[in-house]
Amino acid sequence: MAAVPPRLLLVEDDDSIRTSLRWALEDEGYQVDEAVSGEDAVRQVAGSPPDLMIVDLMLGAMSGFEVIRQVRRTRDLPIIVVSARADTHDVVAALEAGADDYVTKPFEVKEVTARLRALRRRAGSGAGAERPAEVVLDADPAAPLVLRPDRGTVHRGEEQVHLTLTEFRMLCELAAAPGRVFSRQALLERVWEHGFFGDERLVDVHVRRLRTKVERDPGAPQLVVTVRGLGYRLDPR
Amino acid sequence: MAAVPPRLLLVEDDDSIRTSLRWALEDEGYQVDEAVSGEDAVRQVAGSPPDLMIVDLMLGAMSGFEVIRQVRRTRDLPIIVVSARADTHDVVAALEAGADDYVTKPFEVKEVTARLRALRRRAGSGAGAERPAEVVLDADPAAPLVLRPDRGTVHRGEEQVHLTLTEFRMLCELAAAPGRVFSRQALLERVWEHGFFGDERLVDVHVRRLRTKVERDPGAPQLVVTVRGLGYRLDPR
DNA sequence: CGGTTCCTTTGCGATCGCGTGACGATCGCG
DNA sequence: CGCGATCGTCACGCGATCGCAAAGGAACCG
Repeated sequence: MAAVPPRLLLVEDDDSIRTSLRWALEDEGYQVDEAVSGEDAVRQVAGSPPDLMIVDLMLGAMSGFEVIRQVRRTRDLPIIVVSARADTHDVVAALEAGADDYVTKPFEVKEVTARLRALRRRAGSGAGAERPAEVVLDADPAAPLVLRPDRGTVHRGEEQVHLTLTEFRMLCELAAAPGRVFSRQALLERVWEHGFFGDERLVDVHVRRLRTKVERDPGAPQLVVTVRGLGYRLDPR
Repeated sequence: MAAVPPRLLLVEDDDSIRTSLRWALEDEGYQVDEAVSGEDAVRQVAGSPPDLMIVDLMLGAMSGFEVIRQVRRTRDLPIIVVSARADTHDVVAALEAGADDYVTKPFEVKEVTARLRALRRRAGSGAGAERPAEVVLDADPAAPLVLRPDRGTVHRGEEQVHLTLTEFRMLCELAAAPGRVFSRQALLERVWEHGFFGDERLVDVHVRRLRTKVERDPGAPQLVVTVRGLGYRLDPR
């Protein structure tokens, strides 16, 4: 799944359902927090908002509808409702309140996790934070250096910096994990499709060409840094 | 709702269900297109992609699953499945194939429309599906270049610019994400229905033809820009 | 301080990617 | 049937880009 597991808040007062759901969800790679009442849920969301929620409609004092409305006032996270009532009015009301999906009990856990995945796919691809369209490599206030992977461009301030394909790919690769050292071998495998079976020194040449275009002072590289004996590393500023 | 009503493609082979759904959906403000088979649906999506889809799983030759997969290869629009089968395996399979929601027959129309709204809220807030009636590709004050996707026209000032179907589709695709690089492969999949299995260089030829009609100076293209090694990109001005 | 290893820089020929123009096949329409 | 419009394919040519090799430097080590 992700490097850092998504946090899911499970709002359910029935102990046995809560527990079985929790197990399945943890199997799916979620980090599960629990809430046993509406008030509890709202409090937890305010304190440390999760990435997703599963809400039972049948709660004590505060209804599930109210929980959803409260959460929606401040957060846009995916919410799935589970409920014993299959009545259309409840479904409509829950969705109107701001829920994203509605599952009736008894439900199979498999279905809930599948719906969660579908919802995450949809919510994540949109406004979400998946992959930035823009990476700032050098925050020079006068002329920042900006990489836009999906546009195939690099800009120094207003000016577009022209990179060759290899240079561009290499920069993207390095920018994917800023600060981490990439061995020449790793770069050859990742930048050159279908791998490459030649001299590792080739990387050096391209690094150099990249530097002349991207560094403030190519004579003293600060952005694409050499790590002697290991490889190269990107140091954004 | 929106100024221009959202277009919904209803894929359902049962006449009575299709008709009743259509009425309800039109009441909700959707412009409804219909498809009675999987092939029909895929063709319509390729030709003029709708904003949303409702797909019945039980179709003739091509299953609903296959329809979803085909559509998902190129489009990110919200898809709701309706099906007579309530089996969890089907639900999971449909969601895995790329559907966003799954409703079992018999269903209340109210519930479907409520789920549509919830889905649109989620999908619309993100990267977004607004289809502008007009896209200004070149803001030349004397003779602006304007693309009207839903009318199938392009104008340079008062003059209409005549494009072939392929050229027009290609321009629309590029205009759907201005600034983003499209690989030749991506363009072949999106512009040519049923995909295309020939030489990628075909794209070049059509780009060239498009340029002669659309660029101020076809000798030095500024609008449809080549990104060497990657593909093409639209740079509106 | 000298040797060694590793990195930088440079120049050049081979190759690749793209633009261009031309051609034949096909389709729709009068 | 004949015609024009459109499409897919191809070969050519040019410039951009790449891979390589070899000659400097720079950093490390005893």
